[in-house]
Amino acid sequence: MTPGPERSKLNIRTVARQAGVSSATVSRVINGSAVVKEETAQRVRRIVQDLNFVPSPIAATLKYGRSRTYGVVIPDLTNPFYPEFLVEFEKILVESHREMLLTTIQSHEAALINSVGRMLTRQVDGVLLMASEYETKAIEPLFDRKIPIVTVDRRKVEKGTCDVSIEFEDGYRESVMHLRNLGHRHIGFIGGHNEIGTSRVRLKAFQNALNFAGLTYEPNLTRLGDYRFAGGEAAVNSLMLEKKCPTAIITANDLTAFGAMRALHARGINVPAQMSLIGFDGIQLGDAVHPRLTTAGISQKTFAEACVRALEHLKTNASRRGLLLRIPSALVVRESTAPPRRTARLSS
Amino acid sequence: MTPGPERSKLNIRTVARQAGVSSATVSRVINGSAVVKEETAQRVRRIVQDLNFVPSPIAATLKYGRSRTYGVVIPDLTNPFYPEFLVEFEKILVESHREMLLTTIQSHEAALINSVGRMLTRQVDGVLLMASEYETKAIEPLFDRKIPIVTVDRRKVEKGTCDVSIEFEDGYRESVMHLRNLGHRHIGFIGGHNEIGTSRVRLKAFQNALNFAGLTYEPNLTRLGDYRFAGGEAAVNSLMLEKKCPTAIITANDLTAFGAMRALHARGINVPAQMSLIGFDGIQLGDAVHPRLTTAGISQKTFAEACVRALEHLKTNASRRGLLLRIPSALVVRESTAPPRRTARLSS
DNA sequence: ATGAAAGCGCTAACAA
DNA sequence: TTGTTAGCGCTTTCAT
Repeated sequence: MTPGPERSKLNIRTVARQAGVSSATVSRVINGSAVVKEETAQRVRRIVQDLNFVPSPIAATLKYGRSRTYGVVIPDLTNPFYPEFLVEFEKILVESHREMLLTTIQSHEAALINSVGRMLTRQVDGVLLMASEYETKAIEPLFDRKIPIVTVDRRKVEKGTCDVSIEFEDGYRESVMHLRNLGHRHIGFIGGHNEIGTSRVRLKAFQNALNFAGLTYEPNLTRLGDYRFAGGEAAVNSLMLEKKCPTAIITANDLTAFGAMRALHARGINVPAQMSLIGFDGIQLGDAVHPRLTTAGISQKTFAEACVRALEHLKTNASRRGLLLRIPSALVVRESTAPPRRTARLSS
Repeated sequence: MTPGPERSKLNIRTVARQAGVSSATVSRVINGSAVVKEETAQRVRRIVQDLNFVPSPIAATLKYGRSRTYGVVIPDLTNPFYPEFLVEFEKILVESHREMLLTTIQSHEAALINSVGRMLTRQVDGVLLMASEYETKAIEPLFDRKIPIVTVDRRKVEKGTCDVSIEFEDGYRESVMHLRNLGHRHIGFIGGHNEIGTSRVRLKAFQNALNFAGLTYEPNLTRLGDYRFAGGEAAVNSLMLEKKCPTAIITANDLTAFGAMRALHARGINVPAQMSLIGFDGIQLGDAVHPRLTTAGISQKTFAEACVRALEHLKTNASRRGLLLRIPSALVVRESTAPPRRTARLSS
C-alpha cells in the first residue's frame, strides 16, 4: 500500500536492518548465543535498546510448541493458603523467565474441564493441579497430549505425572503431642469430605498421631467439614451436642479452624481456656486473629520449589514414572491452645 | 495405526483434509461464521470432535497482535481483597473466552518494571493496574505501545487510560454516621502511606465524613499504616499513647483493622466494649474473626465488571480520554462496634 | 561469524 | 458457499 514512507513494523527484521545484520544474527544475540562476535552483538544490543524492541515469544511458541508457561489449577482462591503459595510459585517462574497461567475452579467440578481446555489452548508446558477433587475424565486431554502433570496431595504417581504431597503426619503428630503434653485426652477432629483423597489422608494422619501419643481415637469426636469457615462452624455446633465433648479440636485446615473458633465464641466457649484449637496450613491470617491460631504449617517456598522441580523433571522424563516429593510440616505454637479446664462440660 | 509413517500433526489442515474441505472453511466453522453451509459445518464439527482438535489462538495472536488476554498487576496477593476480586474478574473473562495474565509485585516497586515487561512480551490487549503505588516511568512502555491501561483508585484519566475508583466517601460517611449514632465523638483513623494517592483520598473521605456528621477532625487521632496487619498494630500502639484516646477507630482497609484488633486485644482493650473498630474492603475473613468486623465493603462483582468494561472501552476508543468509573461502597454492620464506654481511659 | 530460507497454525482478502 | 494463498515473528538448519 505505502510505497513511500514504509511504516515498518517493529520486529526482529527491523532491528536486523538497522544493525546491518541478518535476522538470524539478531535472534542469536537476543538468545545469548556465544558464536556472535562481541562487536556485532554490541551493535545489535544497542539498536534493540534504541528501538525499545521486545521480542515476541509467541512466534517461538508457534514454531516449537513450547510456551515457557506453566498452568496452575487452584481449587479455591479465597483460601489464603493458595495466594500465599502462588506468590512463591510465581517468583520462581519469573526468575527463570517463565510464565504462570492461573485458573481457579472455585470448587466447581465443571470448571475443571474449562480450565484444562484453557491449558491446552495456551499450550502450557505443564500443569500443576492443586485441585485434588477432580475426576480423571476431566484431565484426560492432558494425558492424551502428554502434557506434564504435577498433582498435589495425591501421594501416588502415574506415568507422566509427579506428585507433591504435604507430610500431614509430621504436623498432626506434633499437634497431638502438644495437646497431650498440655493434659488433653479427648481430642476432636474436623476433616474434609470423605470422597476427597486428601481428607482421608489427613484423618488417617490424625489417627496415627493419637496412636503415637498413646491416646484412643474416638469416632464420635470426628466431624466432616469443607475446608472453609462454614464447615468448621457447623462441625463445632454438631460436636457440642455430644455427651462427652472434647477438650481440644484439631482441624483439616486453618479456614476450618477459623469457622470452629467463630462457633465456639458464639457459644461462649473461650479459646483456649475452655477449648484448645489447632489448625493446619499456617496461613498468615492465623497470626492476626484472636486468639492467634496454633497451627501446623509448611514452608510455602519449599512447597513451590518442589512443584517447579517436579514440573521440570517431567520435561526431560516425560513418559517415565515421575517423582513423589514430600513437604514436611511443623507445629507453630501460638495462643489457641492451653491446658484443659475441668469447667468445660465434660461429663464425669 | 495409520498407513504410512505420515504422523501428521493435528492442525486445522488435518481437520480440513479429513472433512474434505479447505482450512479456511474449518477456520470459519470454528469461529462461527454464518456463511458456511450448515451441512458442511456439521461435518467439520464432527471431525473436530473426533480428533479432539483444539485450535491454537497463538497463531491468531501472531497474526493479529491481539492475544485475548488482559494483564493484571496486583500489589499484594496476600491481601484477600485481591484474590476475592480476581475470582470475579477471571469469571467474566473466561465467560467471554479471554484470558488473564496475573502478575504480583508484592509491594516491590522494582517488580513493576518486570511485570510491565511480561505484559509487553505476552502481547496483552490491556493492563489492569491495581498497583497504585507506581512511578510513571515503569509503565511508560505501555503508553508507548498504546496498550490500554486501566488504573484503580487514581481518580483521574489520561489519554488512553480509564480509571475505576472506589467511592470511599459513601462507606466512610456511613461508618462515621454509624459511630456517631452510637454516641462516639472522638474517632481515630489509621490510613496508608501518605505518598500513595489513594491514602490521601481515603483520609480526605474520612475527614469529609466527620464534617458531614458534625464532628471535628482531630489530627492527633490519625496514624499512618501500610494496608497490612503490622501497620494497624503499630498504629494502635501509637494511638494509645495519646492523652485523649479515641473511642472508635476507622481504618483504611480490613487488614489494617485486623492488626488494630490484635493490638487492642494485646492491650486488654475489649472490642467493641471499650473500643469500636470499622474496617474497609469487606473481605470475607472479616466475617470470621472475633468479633466479626464491621466494615465498609464493595461488591467485587460490580468492581470486576467495571474493570472489564473499562478495558473494553479502550479497545474501541484507544486514544481518546477514557472512562472514569465509580464503585459505591456501603457499610456492613457486624460486631466490632458498640456505644462508647466511659470506662475507657478518656480524660475528662 | 553470518546469512538465507523454511515453516510453526491460523485468518482474511481475494478468487472462483 | 468454498478454496487459495500470503504472511504474522521467530528460530534453526544449512550454506557460505
